[in-house]
Amino acid sequence: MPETDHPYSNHVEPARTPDNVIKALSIDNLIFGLDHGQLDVMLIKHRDGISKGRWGLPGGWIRYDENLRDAASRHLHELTGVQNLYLEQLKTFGRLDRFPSERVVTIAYYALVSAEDYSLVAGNNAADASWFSVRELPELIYDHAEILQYGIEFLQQQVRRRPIGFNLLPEKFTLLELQELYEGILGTKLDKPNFRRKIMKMNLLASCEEKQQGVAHRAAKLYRFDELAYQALTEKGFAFEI
Amino acid sequence: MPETDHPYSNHVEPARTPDNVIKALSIDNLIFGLDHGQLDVMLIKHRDGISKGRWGLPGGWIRYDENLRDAASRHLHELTGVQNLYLEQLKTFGRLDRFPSERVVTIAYYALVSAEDYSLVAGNNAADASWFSVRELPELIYDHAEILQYGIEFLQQQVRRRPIGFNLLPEKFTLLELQELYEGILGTKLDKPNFRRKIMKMNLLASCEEKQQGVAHRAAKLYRFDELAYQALTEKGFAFEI
DNA sequence: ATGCCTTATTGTCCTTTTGACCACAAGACT
DNA sequence: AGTCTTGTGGTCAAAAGGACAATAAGGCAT
Repeated sequence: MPETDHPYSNHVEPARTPDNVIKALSIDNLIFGLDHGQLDVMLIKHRDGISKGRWGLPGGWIRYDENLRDAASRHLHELTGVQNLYLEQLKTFGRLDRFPSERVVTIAYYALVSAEDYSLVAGNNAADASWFSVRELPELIYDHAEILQYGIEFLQQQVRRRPIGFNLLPEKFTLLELQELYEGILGTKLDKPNFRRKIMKMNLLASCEEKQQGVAHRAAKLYRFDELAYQALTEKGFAFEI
Repeated sequence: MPETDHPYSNHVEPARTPDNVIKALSIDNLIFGLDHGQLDVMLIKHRDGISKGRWGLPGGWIRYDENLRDAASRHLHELTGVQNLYLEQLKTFGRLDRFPSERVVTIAYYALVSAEDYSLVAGNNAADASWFSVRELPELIYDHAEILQYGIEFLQQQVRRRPIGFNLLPEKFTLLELQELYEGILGTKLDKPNFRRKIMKMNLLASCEEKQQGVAHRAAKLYRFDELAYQALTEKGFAFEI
């Protein structure tokens, strides 16, 4: 491509020669799961290569003709079977020395699932795939510990502002289940009556007109997340906040 | 590199062949400035190439041996002379069709400056460089309008949670100047006494024990941003919120 | 059936925060 | 002195937040 033809030719910099180009662009997925009130993250153990036997985030290369989120979804699907998730871009990591032997820039995506719903099966080339509590992590490859740390903090901020936690519950749930979910992610205790009031005032939950079954105490009402109400409120500049 | 040697070889996907690799990774900077209570953004007009005569965000290629933020800083510096800015990663944009003729993934960074402090000079290969009000923008190249829109919304959220607006003021400033800054960025009117109380309660401002000079009315006290107090509060999990 | 245990749900009270608005203070200028 | 403009402090009512008591519901053992 002649220099004068290139859209960026107005910038003061050396020509983009084959030697001066980053050829490795990857995805790393942070898949968080909540399991009995505990925040987990999915890791895979590498079977081959220089990282053999070590744990890392599930990810892989981005193809030339593939959108970024599609690449993230594809890797997630290939490695866990999970589809149609709330999958958001987290941040791009590109420190010079983050990867040995070559310059690799990686775009991190994150997702939230209910850990109990997914029993993991190691994919084609992984020796193992498993949930880990974010409080008891193995040593991770490259800068994955850094990415994960960033992701956890980001998640804790996001979960207070966007109703993303609802993905982790079955369609019908009780208010206490919702509260325990938040307590798990945030790592704090919340007051039951006050939490209940706060949530209800948002008008985001619709009653299922049903009750819990088979519990050894007073059964709680079941609710579901009201997608439409959420969208309506979002358009009015509504602020979800816990 | 033999496939089995590669750290990512455990993933189920086609080999990373030269044809299946993204070779174009760029930076685009969103440089916001506040000028008399109005939010501006810096744009450059391309002088050559397929975008000749059209406006776009200042950016450029990332070198193989350059950290991402360094690349952003370098372009910013080369194009505007500005250094040592609050420069943060915004998001990575990589839609397949965002760029003609080649797959280009771009990492957007943003910065905030005081527009009055920087009279722009078109760099080496730019036909022009200028501030534009975000309310009266020219047509932009590629997906830069989308990036800019995302950045404005992000900025409006961030400015309420992080004391980044202080960068836009001189070292010593009055509370009204600070308030007008926030009104400019947020596009709203704020109550003067209430704003004052809210800010003061945060203990982030230190009095300069000085007053304005040469104003035709009662002179206001001058304050400065107390960096140390801010860091102390941040470590305690403090929430800045306007 | 009765009492007991556990959790759900509602109620109350007090404190803090928010927002609207008033009033006075301090200069500068006529 | 009077007046204009902006700074600064005060008030007040409504809303939100947080602690905790009280009551309701339902299962279970006796």
